[in-house]
Amino acid sequence: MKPRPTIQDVARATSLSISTISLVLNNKAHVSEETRRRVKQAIRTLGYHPVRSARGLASKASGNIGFLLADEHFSAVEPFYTRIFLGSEVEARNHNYYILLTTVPTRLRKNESIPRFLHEKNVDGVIVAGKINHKLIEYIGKLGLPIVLVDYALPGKRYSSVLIDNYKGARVATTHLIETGHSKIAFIGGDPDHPSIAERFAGYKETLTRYGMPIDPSLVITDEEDTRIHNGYNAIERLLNRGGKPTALFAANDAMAIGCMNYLKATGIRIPGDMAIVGFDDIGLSSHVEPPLSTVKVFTEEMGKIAIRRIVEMIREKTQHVFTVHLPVELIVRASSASRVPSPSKRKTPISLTRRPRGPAIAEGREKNHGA
Amino acid sequence: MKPRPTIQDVARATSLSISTISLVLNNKAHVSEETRRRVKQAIRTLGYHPVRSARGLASKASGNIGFLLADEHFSAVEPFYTRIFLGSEVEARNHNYYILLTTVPTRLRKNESIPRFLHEKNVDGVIVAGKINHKLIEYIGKLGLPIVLVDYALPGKRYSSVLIDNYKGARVATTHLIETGHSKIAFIGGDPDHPSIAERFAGYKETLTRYGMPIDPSLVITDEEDTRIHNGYNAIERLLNRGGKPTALFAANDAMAIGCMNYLKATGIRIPGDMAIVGFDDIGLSSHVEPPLSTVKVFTEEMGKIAIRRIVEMIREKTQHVFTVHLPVELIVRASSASRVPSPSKRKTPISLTRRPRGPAIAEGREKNHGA
DNA sequence: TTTACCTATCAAAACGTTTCGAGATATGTG
DNA sequence: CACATATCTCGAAACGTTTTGATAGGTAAA
Repeated sequence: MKPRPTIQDVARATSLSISTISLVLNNKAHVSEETRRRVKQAIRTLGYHPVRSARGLASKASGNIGFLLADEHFSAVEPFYTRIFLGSEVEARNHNYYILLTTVPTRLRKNESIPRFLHEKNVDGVIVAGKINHKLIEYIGKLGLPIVLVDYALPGKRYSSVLIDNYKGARVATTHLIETGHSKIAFIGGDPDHPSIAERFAGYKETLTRYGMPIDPSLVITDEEDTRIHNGYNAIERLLNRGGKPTALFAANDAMAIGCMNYLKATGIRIPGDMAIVGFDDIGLSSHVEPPLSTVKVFTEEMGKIAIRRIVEMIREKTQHVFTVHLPVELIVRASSASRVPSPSKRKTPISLTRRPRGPAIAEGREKNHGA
Repeated sequence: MKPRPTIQDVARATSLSISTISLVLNNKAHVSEETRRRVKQAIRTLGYHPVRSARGLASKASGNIGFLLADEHFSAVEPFYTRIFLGSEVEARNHNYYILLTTVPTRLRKNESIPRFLHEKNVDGVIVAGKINHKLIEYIGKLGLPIVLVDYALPGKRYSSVLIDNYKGARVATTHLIETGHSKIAFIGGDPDHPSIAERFAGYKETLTRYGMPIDPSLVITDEEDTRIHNGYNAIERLLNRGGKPTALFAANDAMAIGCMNYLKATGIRIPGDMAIVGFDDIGLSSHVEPPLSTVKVFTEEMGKIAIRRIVEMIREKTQHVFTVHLPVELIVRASSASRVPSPSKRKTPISLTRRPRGPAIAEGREKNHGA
């Protein structure tokens, strides 16, 4: 079996020097069109492909992007972060990068569990999805690697983030419930330390206030440990047992909303007749539960793509701009929140509340640059 | 900022040669304990980490494993292959490998879409999950890279595979339906080209025959294009419209089973009263639909782990053993198949059919070696 | 005509490891 | 005691690129 061709072989075949081949390979200037053509031709006929390790060693760039994910997120039933990852993977390939995904324990132990690739110079930048130990993020920062956080932000604007417009999503969801005739609207939350959850709660409160409605603490649960299905179940059980009497319910995410539905169905409370429900995220499951769950759709793949575009920019330009992108969201009305009283005269049906994405609006999300 | 230490620095610090440091780094023999200790100490105090690219260039091993997944699988609602990947990722880390995941178009176009890492010598082996174009698999084989297929096998035993024991799973599921009093049991399938689906169908038929029951073509659908939710919906609709009158239904996977449930609920057919249902896979969704779906559980993470162990073996030993592993499965009885008639005297409840995994039984799956 | 500055190419020096063969010392054998 | 063998260590040669600085030739400006 013939050994694979090296850049040497291409040089010989074209009677050019190695350097020139390299210039063509990297699309650098100062190469005549004629030469470029000849080199490309030779590369094709020889079936030459540069070896990644060699490039990496010489150029001090690995061609990889690290993707960090808390293990509990990845193993959750809902493939929320998985979809973000998927978007990243596709976009990374477009930019000729590969992704090294690794999960990290939510509670970071010794230095032992720090991903190897950070030390081995095996990634050129890192994407961190979801809530991860601050220490670790700062550690990566100190290593001098570009970082982009997805669906998470540290206080102090020191790291770039791709975020969901949680605030607006919560407002749209709450408004929808109010406009379909509800006045006693519960909020079910969890992991109050997570900025996203806090923002959704804030949006809920702000909307009630704007409509002149009180914020009734007996209708609010925000202290569940995390936001998984069983916590939704527990939360609504506690809320009802202590005497809360909501007619509608806004859950911090779909998983909790579905947990709530499970409890309500088990106790004979009808949805949406006795209780209208709106969730957040639009995970795949939501359209397949009974009744289908109204929710605020998050464009997860898009988040992954944007994160990649940003980190590639940071890597290429070696500039450490800190930016924040907020992705727009979209209310999706399904059966779990069908209107309770006839809608007000002007509006035909609550479904008109749906905010259609405006073409490529996704990529336009409001975006800010802070400092340089 | 200080430049990161290289192997040179460690050599200087210990007054040893670079070669000796390398020997320690790779846990090779012929190094005295004393020396080994000193070197490790120096490495720690200097904070030295070998650079991946340099190792790769010198040793001709990238330290990466490629993970190939058909795009349609990865973007499916159910995170079936995602869980396989998760298992792989964890196990790969244990063996000091990283995984480069990439999706490939189900229908492979030009050479264009062949994953770059195959040519760039950037992976030491490849795991292929699910059904992927034969040509591509063979192409990888020709490149001389070790391959392990997961949940897929090519005819001819030329590639190693980690498989689900579909045949047994289907038999257990069908038996469960028969023993709870059903005699008209439908089979809903899709993508008949996929070996897994074919095996499940075979297990279904075999069981009916064993019980002396006819295989009624009017109760069988196997020609849906793939196995996603909406195909289950379409399939059962077709089956019922053309006059099939089953009292129970075995679907080739949970996604299709759930599609069936959606159709049945929409048309007022009660589950399990009018129709008992059993699926296959035990995806996360299954325990959260109403009623919860009986199914045959597949240990997905475990499959990923086994695949990694095998490919690491192949890489290390450079031997090209072809092997096949069949992972055991487990029947999980939930409300969608509660028994229809009182169970036979001896058996208290159909739940006793559940096959508990026997401790670490997972790793014991029947395993065969073919040739060397 | 000189000066200055482009363009296209090249030779050689990195990049940080692993590996190979050899040397030096210690250990065992007849 | 001589010789073979085993253990430990080392110098030097890969590995296949990118990058840097130099050179030769050409063109435009002074």
